[in-house]
Amino acid sequence: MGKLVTEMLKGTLEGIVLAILGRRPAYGYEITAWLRDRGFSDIAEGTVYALLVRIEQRGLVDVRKVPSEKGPPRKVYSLNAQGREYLEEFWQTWSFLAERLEQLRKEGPQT
Amino acid sequence: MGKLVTEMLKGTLEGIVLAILGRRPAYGYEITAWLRDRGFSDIAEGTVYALLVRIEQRGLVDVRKVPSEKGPPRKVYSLNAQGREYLEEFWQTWSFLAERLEQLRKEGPQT
DNA sequence: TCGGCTATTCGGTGTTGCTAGGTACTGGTA
DNA sequence: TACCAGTACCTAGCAACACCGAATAGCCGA
Repeated sequence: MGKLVTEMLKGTLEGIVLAILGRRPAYGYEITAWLRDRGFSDIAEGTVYALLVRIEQRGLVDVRKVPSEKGPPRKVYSLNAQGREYLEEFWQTWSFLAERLEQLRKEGPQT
Repeated sequence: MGKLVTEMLKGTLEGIVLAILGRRPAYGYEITAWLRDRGFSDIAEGTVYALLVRIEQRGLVDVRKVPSEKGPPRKVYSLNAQGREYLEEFWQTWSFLAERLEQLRKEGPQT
């Protein structure tokens, strides 16, 4: 989609992935496909994997290896208690930002 | 406000500043104060100035020096045609992201 | 004269997503 | 058998962005 989205994703992609994991456990390849499906057409695979490593190291998710019939074993991530807490914080921060931006847009030129 | 906001601001702060300039011309110090007033309590001054330099170099704004009664001359920035076009793009990108995030939040756990 | 407010600039740092590869397992096909 | 596509994961190096801390400079009141 372009540079604009790329920059905006910094800081939000993490929340997006956590939100996905908040619904049900998932593995990297699956998450990437899901994102592409939803319009994030050019999210790099490497980006998602790197992000997963990060949130794992921060202790926001639990991991377990699950054999696949079609390739190497999958690393299935699931949101733990700490992750849910962090996701809650993320939504609050997002609301803060979204509200202010919506207001700016509403006000428009000359206010 | 913390690291979460900081990361989320990447890519959006630029749009925010452009939106402010879309309403009326302004200078750096003024913009910083405005942002702090609106809840962006810990936006660093240096950040705003660096951003203004960037958007000037990209030709999104026009600049003019205006003497101040209370200090060094102000650099007053105003959005030009190219800047308005870019701002429009920004809003579209923002909408794209905001819609998807809202949907994710609505869906919540288990969907 | 000194401190405080106005106003801008700059160098160095950390985080993040992207690029562009590579590894490895399975199944189908020439 | 050899090869390729699909599945699934990982990594090193890069660019962009916001932050921190400090410096510079002009004005004014105590």
